[in-house]
Amino acid sequence: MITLTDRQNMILKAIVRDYTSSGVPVGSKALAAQLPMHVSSATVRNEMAALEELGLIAKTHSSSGRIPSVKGYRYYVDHLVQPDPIKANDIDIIKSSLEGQFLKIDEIIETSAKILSNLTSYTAFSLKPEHKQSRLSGFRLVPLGKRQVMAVLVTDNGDVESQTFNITSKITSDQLEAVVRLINDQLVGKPLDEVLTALKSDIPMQVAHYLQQPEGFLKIFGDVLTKAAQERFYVGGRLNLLNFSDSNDVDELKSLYTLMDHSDDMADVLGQPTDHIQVKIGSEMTNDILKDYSLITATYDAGNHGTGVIALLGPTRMPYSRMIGLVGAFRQELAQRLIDYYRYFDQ
Amino acid sequence: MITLTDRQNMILKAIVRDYTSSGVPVGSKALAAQLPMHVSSATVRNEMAALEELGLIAKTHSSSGRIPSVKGYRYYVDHLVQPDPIKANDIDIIKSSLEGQFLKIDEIIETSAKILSNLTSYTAFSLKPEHKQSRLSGFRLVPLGKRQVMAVLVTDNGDVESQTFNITSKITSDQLEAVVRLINDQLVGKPLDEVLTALKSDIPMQVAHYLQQPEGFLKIFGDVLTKAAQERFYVGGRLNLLNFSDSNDVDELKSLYTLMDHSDDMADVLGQPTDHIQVKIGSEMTNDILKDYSLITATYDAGNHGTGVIALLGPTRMPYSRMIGLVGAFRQELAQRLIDYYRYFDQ
DNA sequence: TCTTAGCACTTGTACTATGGGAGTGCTAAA
DNA sequence: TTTAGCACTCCCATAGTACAAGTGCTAAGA
Repeated sequence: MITLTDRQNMILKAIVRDYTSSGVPVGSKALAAQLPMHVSSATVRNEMAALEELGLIAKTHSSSGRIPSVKGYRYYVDHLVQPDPIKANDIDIIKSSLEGQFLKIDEIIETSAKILSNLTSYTAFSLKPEHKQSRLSGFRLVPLGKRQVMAVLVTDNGDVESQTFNITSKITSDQLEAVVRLINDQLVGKPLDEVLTALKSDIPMQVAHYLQQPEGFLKIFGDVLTKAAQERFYVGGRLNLLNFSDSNDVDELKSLYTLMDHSDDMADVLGQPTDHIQVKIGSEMTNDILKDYSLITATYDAGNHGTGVIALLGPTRMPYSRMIGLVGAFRQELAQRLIDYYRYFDQ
Repeated sequence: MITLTDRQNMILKAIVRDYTSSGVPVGSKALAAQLPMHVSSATVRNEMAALEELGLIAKTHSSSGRIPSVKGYRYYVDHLVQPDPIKANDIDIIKSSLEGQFLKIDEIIETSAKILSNLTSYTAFSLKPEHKQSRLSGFRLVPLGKRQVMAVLVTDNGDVESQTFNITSKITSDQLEAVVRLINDQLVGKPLDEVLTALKSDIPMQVAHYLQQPEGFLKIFGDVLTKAAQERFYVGGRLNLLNFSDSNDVDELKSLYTLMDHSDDMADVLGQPTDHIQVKIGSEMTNDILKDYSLITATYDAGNHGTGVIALLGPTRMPYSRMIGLVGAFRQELAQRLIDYYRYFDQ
């Protein structure tokens, strides 16, 4: 546990603030000038040497000013940062963007990722509130034409997943209906993961009663099921990455985009949501590609509909106070909006 | 109409070939060495001066080698290029990637964009075969839960468009059924654009018979309808743009990505498909953002299911002979694959 | 008339000084 | 403990230089 003197705290704080806003290493003279008390640059230099000794700041070359290290940012975020109060203007933008008459919850979630990325010029993620376990509440097959059928799966969360497919003539609609009935009788009400395991054990045998070659059908049911079981999230401001990434390495950019499109990997990155606003800095993230980026994650409580997550990906060198303030305010607005949404459509 | 001597043709061809493969302006000496007949560099210089006079090639600075101008590429593509015979290896890749047992035509189309972009390292577009006019062949409302309904629209093309929405309790399912029947009776079989106009004129009045406030319902129907009427296409290798764009201007890249995501604008860019393989070079495209890029467009005939389009976007400085050869071969394979697909699922 | 050797000239690129600015660590005095 | 002073380091922008690649032009040769 690192303990710093008040002055050292002030200096570290000033270095982070300066560096995140200017991008230029901070020197002792400029620093001395902006500290509230009177100190000479030499004194500041001594303090900086101490902070460097502790690994909180670093030099880019032997005679450069200092920049915060990951450890320094961590200390700053844990002990020094004060979230900026959000601008009235920003609150207005959030409120008005969210207030429309959305028909689906996914639209709200998608919009939220967009607003957050617009406000910050970074990349935002939004995950809708979810019970730990959503349950299968219905499975339908809707005939669309001679050969086309749409499979629809509904969860008690209100999630709907659908997929159309072509059937071979070998299956009659009576047979299909029997199978659908079987599934609805046996599986409705069960959590999706149990449904998935059932799909691999008992079900095939029972289905084989009705169908000659149940593989095709089971595959479709399985597809729709896994789609529904996947945690999916919306990404806003993908292209902003081009702005805030100072890497000119195309391959690195490609890896990042690939990462963002893989919901599994991204779920790893977001990690276990906690109650608080959480900041992960550079190499603190498991994924190596993200070493020059930071992620601010916030969960919000949507009443009895579980908790949702919003996250913000930006450069390690980001103005944390502003961003944390913004994410904090945003999370509240979004939670409120969703509670309203559910109240309206629930009962 | 420009007419060149044989030797000038050879020189222009060599310049394009050299420049597209090396990216370096081509000088007279290197050029003289690779021409089939014996000529001195001075002679080549004289010819180059003539070609420059005609606006077919240009210098990057007063004493540099020459690069082709847009006009020069145009002349090359129109008169000189010989499509490369496709490599056996590439044909194998195409065939094996397309041969899987696809359940939906969209999967084939999507895959095709991916393969083409992989083979070329450029960005590929794929548009599925379509009748000029697809017709509404069915409209369904599938109740999913207490308040959720899924609207499904099918065209005679086999396109399926669906959307879920929440209903207010004011509408009873009887009312909805009546409306659905009305739509199916009156509109099925009509081309989508007629359905769209009907939606704005007669229909609202008739629907008002059954529903107190028809706006919500009509909006949903309209939404699903416009989604189905939109020409949609798949894009493969979006990220390749980062490789082949030599622009470091982030805003320009953003504009390009925004363009690709706007199907309307992109339809403009693709333009009217013709029978042939069509090459649009740099400023020949209406869109200013594309001035440093070229687009190879090819239509293919999927029997009586209309014609589809594939397109390839790369740098103006692309190896046209290879790309044209590749697109040509690809188009044939894809057409064949789709004809097979339709044969299997049609009757 | 066409081709070509020769030559002066232009430009981009890579490399090398050069000086100034910003910043540091250290020392010694207050 | 603080601070003025100073030597030192490193980055960066600028200018100069040499060189390679290429050009246009001229004049002689086929």
